[in-house]
Amino acid sequence: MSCNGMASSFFPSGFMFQLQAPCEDDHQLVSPVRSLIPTNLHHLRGVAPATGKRSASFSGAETCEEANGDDELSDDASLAGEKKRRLNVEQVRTLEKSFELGNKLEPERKMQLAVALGLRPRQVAIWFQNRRARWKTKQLEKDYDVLRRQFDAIKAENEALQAHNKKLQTELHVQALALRGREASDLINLNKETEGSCSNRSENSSEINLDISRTSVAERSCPPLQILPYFQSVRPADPDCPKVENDAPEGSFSNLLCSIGDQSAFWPWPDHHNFH
DNA sequence: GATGTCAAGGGGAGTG
DNA sequence: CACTCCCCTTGACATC
Repeated sequence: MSCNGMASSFFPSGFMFQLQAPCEDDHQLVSPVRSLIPTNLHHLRGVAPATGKRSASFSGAETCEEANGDDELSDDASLAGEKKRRLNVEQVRTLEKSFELGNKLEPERKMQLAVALGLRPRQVAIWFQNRRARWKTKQLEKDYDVLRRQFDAIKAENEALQAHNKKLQTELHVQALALRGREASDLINLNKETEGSCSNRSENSSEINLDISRTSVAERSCPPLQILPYFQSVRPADPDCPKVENDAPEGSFSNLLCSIGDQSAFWPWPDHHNFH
């Protein structure tokens, strides 16, 4: 078996360079397994991480060598009585590189990594499982952040719409009051003049025609403005408006939308008119 | 001592 | 049925 035959399909180029190095001193190795362990990993075994605070890490092979000699790759190697140790920096770095190539571990790649790093295949599989779990957790955090930002944006938009809605309602209320006040005064004037003309018909008939002529045709042809909900009273009969049930609450959102002529400034998407 | 991280144990489910 | 994956948990260790 060549030093880099099967492994070339699984490891990045930089990693392959590491794998090739040990071939130069095969005669010093006690097993084929060791021939695939990067030279820089040999001397890094047990080296503490950059913090310098953590104690020396272990390698699975070392543990197994101590436990059961040449059976260092056996998955059923018992670790009973063994304490858990962290993988060293170089082992983790190599596993990370391999993980970037694919987060699912094929049996061949697992064997290659186990051989290269001096770990049991079971350890490599477990590392990938835990790594996938960590990746998923981080992905969930990212997704949560995205959703939260979207929610905040929509919430702000909703608040702006509600503020605008309130402003429009106020304007309509003022206009409705003004209209009613004007119509009421017109009615009073009309009644006064009508009564006066009846009592003084014989005396001042010319004023009647004058007063009536001041009343517009439109006002005379329409019934007095009823006290209506704001939006019902001003809503035009727009066939394009979505159908709203007759017993819909007064001032419902749909009615409000129909009563607003130009809302383009309040919709973030350009084709809001298709949003029904 | 509390807390976080990580390797590993173990069970359930899916698959060929 | 062996194998793998996912999920939850445990135990060791590091850090504060």
